Amino acid sequence: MAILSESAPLSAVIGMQLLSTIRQRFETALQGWVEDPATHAARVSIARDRRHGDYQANIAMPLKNELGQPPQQIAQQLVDRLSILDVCHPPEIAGPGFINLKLTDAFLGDRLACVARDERLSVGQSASKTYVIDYSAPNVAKPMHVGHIRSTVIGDALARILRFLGHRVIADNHLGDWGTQFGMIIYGYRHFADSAAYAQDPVAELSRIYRIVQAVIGYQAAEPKLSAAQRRVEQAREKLQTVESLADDDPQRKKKLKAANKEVKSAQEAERTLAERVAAVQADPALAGIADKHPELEKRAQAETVKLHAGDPENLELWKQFLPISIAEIDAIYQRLDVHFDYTYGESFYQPLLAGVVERLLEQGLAEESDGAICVFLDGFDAPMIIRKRDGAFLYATTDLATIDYRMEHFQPDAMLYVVDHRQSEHFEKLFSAARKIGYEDIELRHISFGTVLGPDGKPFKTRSGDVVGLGYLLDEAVERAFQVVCNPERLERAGMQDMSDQEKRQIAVTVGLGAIKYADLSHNRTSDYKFDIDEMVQLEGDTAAYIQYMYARSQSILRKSTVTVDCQQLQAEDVVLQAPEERDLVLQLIQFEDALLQSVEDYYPSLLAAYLFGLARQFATFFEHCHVLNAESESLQRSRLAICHTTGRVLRQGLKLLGIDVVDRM
RNA sequence: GCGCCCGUGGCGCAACUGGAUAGCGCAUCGGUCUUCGGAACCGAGGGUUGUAGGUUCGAAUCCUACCGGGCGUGCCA
Repeated sequence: MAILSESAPLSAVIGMQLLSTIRQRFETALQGWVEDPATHAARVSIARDRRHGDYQANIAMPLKNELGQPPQQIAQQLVDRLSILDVCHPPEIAGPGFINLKLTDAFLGDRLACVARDERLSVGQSASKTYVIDYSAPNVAKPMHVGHIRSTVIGDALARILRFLGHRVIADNHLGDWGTQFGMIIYGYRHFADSAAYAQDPVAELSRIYRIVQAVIGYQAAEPKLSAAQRRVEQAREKLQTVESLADDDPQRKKKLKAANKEVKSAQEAERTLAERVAAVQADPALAGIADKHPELEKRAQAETVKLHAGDPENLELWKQFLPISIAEIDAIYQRLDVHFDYTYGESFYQPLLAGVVERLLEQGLAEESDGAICVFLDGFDAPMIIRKRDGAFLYATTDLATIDYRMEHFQPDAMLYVVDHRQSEHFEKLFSAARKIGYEDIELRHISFGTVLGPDGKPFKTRSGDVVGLGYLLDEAVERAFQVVCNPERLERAGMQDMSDQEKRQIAVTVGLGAIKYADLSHNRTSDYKFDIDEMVQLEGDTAAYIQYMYARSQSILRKSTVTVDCQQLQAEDVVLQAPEERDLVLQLIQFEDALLQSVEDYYPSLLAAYLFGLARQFATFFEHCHVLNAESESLQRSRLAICHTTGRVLRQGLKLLGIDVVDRM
């Protein structure tokens, strides 16, 4: 944090971290008086209710026991010790001992001028940790789907924010490029590739092959199980009936009923899945023919994978041929999403290192044999982490350990973030525990987990036919809906934008459509599941990217129409006129931009930045509704409002940029 | 069975990690324009925070039990 000397005007300080500055003042006041000043000073926060001022300090109440005084008295003494009048009005004490702070207009003007003058909006970049962020990580040769959105977009946003704050960020895409899907494609390619189609569009042909193999394997696995599954449903239903007929006073009745209901539900679910797989192939004569001619396709495909992993030259050759094709397809998606990586070291990259990892752990006595497998036993876990299977093959966990070794050696990171869905939380707990055991103790290892993307029915997002929906298709869809919403002729005419070229409309639709998808994801608390509702996310109303982008466009529209130009680089505190409460509220939010960024990376929640930006956009709407800019009563007021408008636009644009979302000057 | 996560107005989500009268967005209803773009703004209704206890000055948040849901659970990733 920047050092504040008494003599230096605060306006000279870039990256002052407002909240942290206020806390610092409290910490100083608490020094030598209470046990742990820093902890107590941390209880200063932005006021939850604006009637209580701008910031509140809930420090006095918890100190009641330590100091043995009534909280109100403590609050009074704390205020007496506090040196903060250059920032806010004399603090007020309320209720049981809350201390409420209201920033002075002079201070607000000062800070706004600082934000307006600085090309980085007064966000400091003194942070200097090295982060490795592991995100996106799709499986090569399988189509990307909604599930990949979250990791990709959250990881990208974190990388952008951390970088902006000055950290060194290594964005690493840990591709699944060595998995069983290659055996499937290799087998499929040999037996039912259409060579003409492959020559013309290899990407499409490979994904066609993959889908065929997947469907047939699914069918062959499901078909023999179907009748058993049907029986299970019947049995579950019978069981339920039996339980239902139990006497009402049976103490176990409720419990049994619940279990029976659950069983019926899960049996039905399982039966439906199997039936769908069977129907998919039976309904398609071509697929049915393949299923007939290639019995036990899964085993055959697996055999190809084993050959590949064993270094079979032909399969290796095919793998080398297919890999760039699949990666090109994935890259096309990243291109559209404007997501970029520093490294794409897939699983295959670490293959040569795996045997060494296992050997070393055995030598160090950290791993041992159990049931033929090599395991690392960890405190607090029933099941061990298996790093080599009985058949000698390595696992995900092995690769992850090798990856940690590699990253530690080559990047010396202070932190490693894994942006991976919550179902793998136990895997990461084990992995991190093992890493510490190995000796990586000084590094922050974090699983940035996230919830599931659900369809409108509240179940994991699928099409009606049960297929996962391709990501490329979803992006197209979002752009198309955005076009309909934003570029419909009626709306354009009302807004006086009939002159808009097709190219510009297209540009707007892309910006709004992709922004909508990213924002919908980022604005939700990452640990929750969320519903993927494309119609809702492209709306201009509500908590959407389009609303924020729209408010940005409105700010630019005002600036365009102004005949007066204000040079914000020369803006001084005295130039900022805070006449209406709406002006003051907006300025207060503007100077909190840096704090919003810091807060969003504290526990890696991009949703906090999204919430800040939405709040800012709303406040801007309120501002320009109540405070006319171009017809302001005086020129000084107009210049002040233009500067506020200009700065708001910049903060919105920069903030969205850090979420990976673009803006347009009109829409 | 065991482990982890989650239950907040009709719907979707917040609540700065124990603070003040639980906020916001959809949806509903009612207002505001001859001025910067009305897909805007202002306002209203709607809640015993799953249930029952407990901890303390103070609980959506912490503890216990129960109800309901999701996920994981020794050789997939």
